[in-house]
Amino acid sequence: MIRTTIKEIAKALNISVSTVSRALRDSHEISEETKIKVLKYAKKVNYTPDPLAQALKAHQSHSICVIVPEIANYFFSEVINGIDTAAYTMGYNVFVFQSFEDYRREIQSIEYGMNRRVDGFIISLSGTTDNFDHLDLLAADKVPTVFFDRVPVNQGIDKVVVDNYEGSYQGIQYLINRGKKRIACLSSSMNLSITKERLAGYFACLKDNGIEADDQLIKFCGFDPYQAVASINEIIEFSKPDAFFINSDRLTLNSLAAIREYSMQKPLDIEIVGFTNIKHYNLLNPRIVPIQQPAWEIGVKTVELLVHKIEKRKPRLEPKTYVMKTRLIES
Amino acid sequence: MIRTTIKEIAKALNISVSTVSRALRDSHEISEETKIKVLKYAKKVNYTPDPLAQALKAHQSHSICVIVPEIANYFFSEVINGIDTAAYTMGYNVFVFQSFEDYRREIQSIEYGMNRRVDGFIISLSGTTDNFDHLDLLAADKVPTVFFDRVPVNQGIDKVVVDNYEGSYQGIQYLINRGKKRIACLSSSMNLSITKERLAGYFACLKDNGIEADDQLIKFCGFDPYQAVASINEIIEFSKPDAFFINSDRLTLNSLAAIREYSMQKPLDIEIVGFTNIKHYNLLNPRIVPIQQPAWEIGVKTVELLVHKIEKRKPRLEPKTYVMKTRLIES
DNA sequence: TTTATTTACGCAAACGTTTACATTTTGTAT
DNA sequence: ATACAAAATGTAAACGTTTGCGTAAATAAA
Repeated sequence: MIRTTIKEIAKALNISVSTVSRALRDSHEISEETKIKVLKYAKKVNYTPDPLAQALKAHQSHSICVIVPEIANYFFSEVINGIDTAAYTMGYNVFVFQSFEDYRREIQSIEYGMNRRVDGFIISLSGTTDNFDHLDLLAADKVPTVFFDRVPVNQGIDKVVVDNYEGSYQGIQYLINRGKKRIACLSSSMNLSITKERLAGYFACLKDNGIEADDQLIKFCGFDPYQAVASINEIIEFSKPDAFFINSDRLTLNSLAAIREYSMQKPLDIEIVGFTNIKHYNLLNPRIVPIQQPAWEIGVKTVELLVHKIEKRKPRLEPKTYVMKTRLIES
Repeated sequence: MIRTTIKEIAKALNISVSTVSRALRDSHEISEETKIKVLKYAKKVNYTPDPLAQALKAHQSHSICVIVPEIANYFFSEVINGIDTAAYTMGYNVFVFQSFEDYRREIQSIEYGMNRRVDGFIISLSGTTDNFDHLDLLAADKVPTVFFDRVPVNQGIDKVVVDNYEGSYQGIQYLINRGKKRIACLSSSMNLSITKERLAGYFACLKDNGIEADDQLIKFCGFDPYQAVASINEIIEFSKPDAFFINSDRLTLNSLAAIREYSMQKPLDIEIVGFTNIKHYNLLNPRIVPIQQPAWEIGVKTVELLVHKIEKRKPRLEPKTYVMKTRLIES
């Protein structure tokens, strides 16, 4: 794989490398004549600048690092799609690292990205991350960073999120409107911002409708499918729910499986609302009313914000939280 | 984000940069004493080598380029997971590009990767790719490349695939064993290797069971959901199928939706077997017997092969096709 | 002691760019 | 013609590494 360099172009045309470089970058101090000559030859030999050399010189690698809990996930894969698409058009390349919901892997990934000299980070926190020191390091080192979905509480950073409170509220209201009164609530890790916000929406909506929250109906399980099964069974057995509200993408699908399993034995009259970005929600049984996030758009937005920060465009924006809307799909 | 360089270490310890460099790489021509001194200081200032400078020097970027039709896909996201994981442990970073089933985007992605100076490519072809000249370019330029899943016919390249023929055969046999005789077959693009192989398995199994294939039962639709709906409806209306065999991941889910839709009107007694890597197949309605690919393992294998080629380890392997097994899951 | 060998390190070039500064060429005003 | 500004190009250093080669000091052999 032999690639042409500026040096070779210079030699071939019998001019200096700096002239070639300037001609290629359309500098005003190069004559039209020379520019044309250089451009023509460069095209002929299919010259493309070496991004490694440019990066070394400019201290800009034009690459960004995305850290997500996992790629093979309905929500995150769609976000990554958006990130990839936007980054591509903005001249950046994307490295994706997976934390696998592991705090230590998350730290490692950040270090790895730093060592790789990426220009910035897009991060969605792992479910086991309950300490934010590693993020402070990013901030202290002035590494451009944008968070999305699962974000740290800190205010001084850029975030792209959905209105989890509102989305959750709508979901509960939907169930209440359908006559449900004993709405069970399943959440994943309490470390996560999304969990807290969604839970808040749940409580608020119950309260606004004069329904008292029942601790028996509220459970936390991690990302382990078996925990979901256990929690579901326990709730059904002992707490007589007439609906489920489920708080996170993977958990939603896992819970569905548990509910399905249970209803094989005893038929259940239960409705389910849950956060999930699975595309084929309408094929699921038991049926579910999904609360979807605009995943692709979230991805695009994070990139726009990040590139803005990296390239220090004016106006220099204050750290800001971008809030998008969820979509509850009654089918 | 200020990073320490070898130069600074050299200055601080009052030795030359070459000595530092060699000490860091544990060269035999540096005294133990000096090595320890350098290593200790390097650790203290948290030195990590700049991969950009190294890449420039060594003509090795330690990054690879993955080109897939799309990321947000049950199969591909899992493959990418495997690729990412394996690449990570082998010291490589991964750029993912999406062709969006578009031949032109595929070419662009290859060019983009080349310009980025990646060390190699892992590619699964787009559904509209019916010309392989761009791949010959890769071969001619001696760019290490491994294909997976949707591979070119060419023999002189490395591929990782599943035994589509066998997987398909098993699926059909399963249906026949269940008493099915009129098995409809839906495929996506005929350009794809997987389509041809799976179709071959279909025909072979019918033949071996003394069932004559019926053209009326065989349809091709692209990746467009509407085409799937149209094809499904047509087949059901006019060709009296008692089962469906569906040939590709996305198509399977789209078809399921169509079948479900139809069966809302008129109940159908139909069984469905299809290639898909959706994790929650057991939650689907209508039910489906999935033929799954070992997606994660495929990803890992492609990386192993690719890195082997990049690093030109001995023995220099001949281009080879790695065939893995599919898994038919009767639930 | 002298000479040869080994050990440990430094010098400088190279990878492919970009860019401040110096230099030459051309054009303009006197 | 001379002086001078403007335009076009060249020189060289720099980004952070790695590495061939040279060399001084330390050690071994004569």
